[in-house]
Amino acid sequence: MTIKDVAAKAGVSVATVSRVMNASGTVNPETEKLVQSVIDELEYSPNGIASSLKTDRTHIIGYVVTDIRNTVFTFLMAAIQNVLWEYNYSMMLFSTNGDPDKEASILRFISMQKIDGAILNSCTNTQSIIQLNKKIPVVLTGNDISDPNFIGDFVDSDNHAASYMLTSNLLSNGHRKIGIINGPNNLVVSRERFRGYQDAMAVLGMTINIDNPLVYEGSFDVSSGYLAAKKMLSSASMRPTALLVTNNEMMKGVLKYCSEQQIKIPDDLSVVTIGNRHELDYLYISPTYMETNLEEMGERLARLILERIETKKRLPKRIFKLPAFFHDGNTVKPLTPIEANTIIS
Amino acid sequence: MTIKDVAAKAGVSVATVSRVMNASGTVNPETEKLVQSVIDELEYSPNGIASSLKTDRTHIIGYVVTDIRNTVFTFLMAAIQNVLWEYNYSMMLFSTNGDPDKEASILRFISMQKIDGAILNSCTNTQSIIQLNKKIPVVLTGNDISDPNFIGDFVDSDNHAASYMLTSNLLSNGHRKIGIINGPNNLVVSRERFRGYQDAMAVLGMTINIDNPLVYEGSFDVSSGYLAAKKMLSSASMRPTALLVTNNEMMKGVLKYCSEQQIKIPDDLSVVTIGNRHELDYLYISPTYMETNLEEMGERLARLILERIETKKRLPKRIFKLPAFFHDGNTVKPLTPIEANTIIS
DNA sequence: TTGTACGCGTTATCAT
DNA sequence: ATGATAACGCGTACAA
Repeated sequence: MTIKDVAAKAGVSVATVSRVMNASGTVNPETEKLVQSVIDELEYSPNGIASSLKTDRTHIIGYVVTDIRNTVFTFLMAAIQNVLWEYNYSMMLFSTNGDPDKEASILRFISMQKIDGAILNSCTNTQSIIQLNKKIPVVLTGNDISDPNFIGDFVDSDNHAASYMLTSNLLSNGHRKIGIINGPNNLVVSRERFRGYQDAMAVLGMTINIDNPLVYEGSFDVSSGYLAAKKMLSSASMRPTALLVTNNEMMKGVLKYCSEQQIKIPDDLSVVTIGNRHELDYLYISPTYMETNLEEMGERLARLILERIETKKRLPKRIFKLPAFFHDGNTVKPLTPIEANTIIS
Repeated sequence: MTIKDVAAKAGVSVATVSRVMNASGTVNPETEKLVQSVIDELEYSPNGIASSLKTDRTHIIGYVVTDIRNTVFTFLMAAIQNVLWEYNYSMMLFSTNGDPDKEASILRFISMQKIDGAILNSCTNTQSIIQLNKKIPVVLTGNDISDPNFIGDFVDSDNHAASYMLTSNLLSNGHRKIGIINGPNNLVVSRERFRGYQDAMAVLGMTINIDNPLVYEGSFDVSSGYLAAKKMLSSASMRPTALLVTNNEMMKGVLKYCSEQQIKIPDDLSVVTIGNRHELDYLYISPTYMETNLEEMGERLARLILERIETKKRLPKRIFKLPAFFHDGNTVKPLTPIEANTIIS
């Protein structure tokens, strides 16, 4: 069932059928009606592949993440999908599993599949990204690359502000021994969240470097949150009075450990986190957290990539930091002056 | 950078280059080496679109779900992806958001995109599925369709057995007033889970129909679990002593409600569920549950669709019910004979 | 307004 | 072993 069949049956040329299908060029209303009826009758649908070969457009964008099971990615993905669907684009999904080699081959694969554009979430292979970006528009989130050869956009929430604010909140509640359970340091998102924490601590004169025992580098997944908690909380006397856990997933792991070890929140430990409202509002506890608006981020990412695809211009790089919002919960215990003093000493 | 450029630079014909790229036909080792070097030098990568047009193969499979944010789908997706990647296939992802119209247009879209095959998760539009299946191989999960015109496979865990076993467990612990929070009745997965519960209750002479107040039809997501709990548990005197919650997501909603209302598990309420180990083992509580092995299911789905694609035969329909495994937790309180009697009366 | 014909980048058939 | 060439199904410049 091709365009030829339709043309033959309608007694017109393939050009006319094509014009009717794409509403392009001029076509007599009567012939249009005729052609349309044949199209309906034969249930003709054009071959997208052939059309792509001709127009050099697939109407597909690629979304690359490190692990599909991470809810941050899935919520982002859902938001992206909504926009894409609206504009008649569809999504091809790839997961690197955190493997740099796999990431490289995925990016290579994307460039030969003639996908129209790509959204890369937490990709780290700078050279591969630049290589891909030479052929198609690319926007980034989670990790940015500073190489001037990269001409694309970067979108993320204001991670520095988010952890700065949460850390300040803990400090103003009297906490001083504040730990951070963070993501991989090779991602901008992690480094920003660490810096926010670091800067807030510095205000009270505390200098915390990356090798401080209060700092844990996890991998943004549930099990690393669990392991981090195990490491940092096992000794009741040494442990921090508060923890900044920098994403949803690791937060679940921390809560699991606390529950197993009968560590009461907030009585024995205060906890704050950064994440997604839809996840955090359904925990058994109401955490104090900074909300990253994943709907907005996903929508922004999708609109940016579509803009770059449609206006074929190589627009200069743009960077967006979306605001995060404070949610007050009941996971922070204000320390009395005595407690605070004890701990400071 | 096309195959022509490579041919020209290597001083051979496009046919030879094609043979080298695809390791097809015969080619002199020396010319092969030469051609390969030119390919490397020019960093030539073939145009997948053109190749698809010729071979009628895209090496893409479509995965359709109702809501990407549901972890059941994401875990399944991850498993499917692993297999696809191994066989050099990639995945296009679609989300119906539970909208029948959107489902129909997605399935239509898939058939014109010349995707090689489709995995449909909880799709309900029988006619659209059959229509799609006329053109490409299709395998189903979550919801099956009984129409003989559908020639594909169905894979799911043994849902009847899972809820039968959990209900029996509650019964043998003395519970009688057992509620079920279930998914949409238009899905086979929900109906099977309900039947398992129903059959187990029937063993003790209790006939429970779908309109019984002990039965709640939710939508397999967190908020419907929350709402269900709210409805079923609000009156302390009337409420069931135990609940069978038929998936992960709704379980989170139930736990949230219980936590808010200070309903202690298992003291005030026993709870059992069906779901994914990776999720359930990281709750703050250790639930008694039946594990559905999503890795195995996903892998099976992927292999089945690939099999149907590669052996172009229209194999007869096959149905797979994968076993679920019992995990004993601490969310079921054994009722003393007195308590049990009180409740029965 | 409509039709003819070429080309998109491959693969595959058939000669050589 | 290799090369010339015809498809694959569509869009579109150009001609009519």
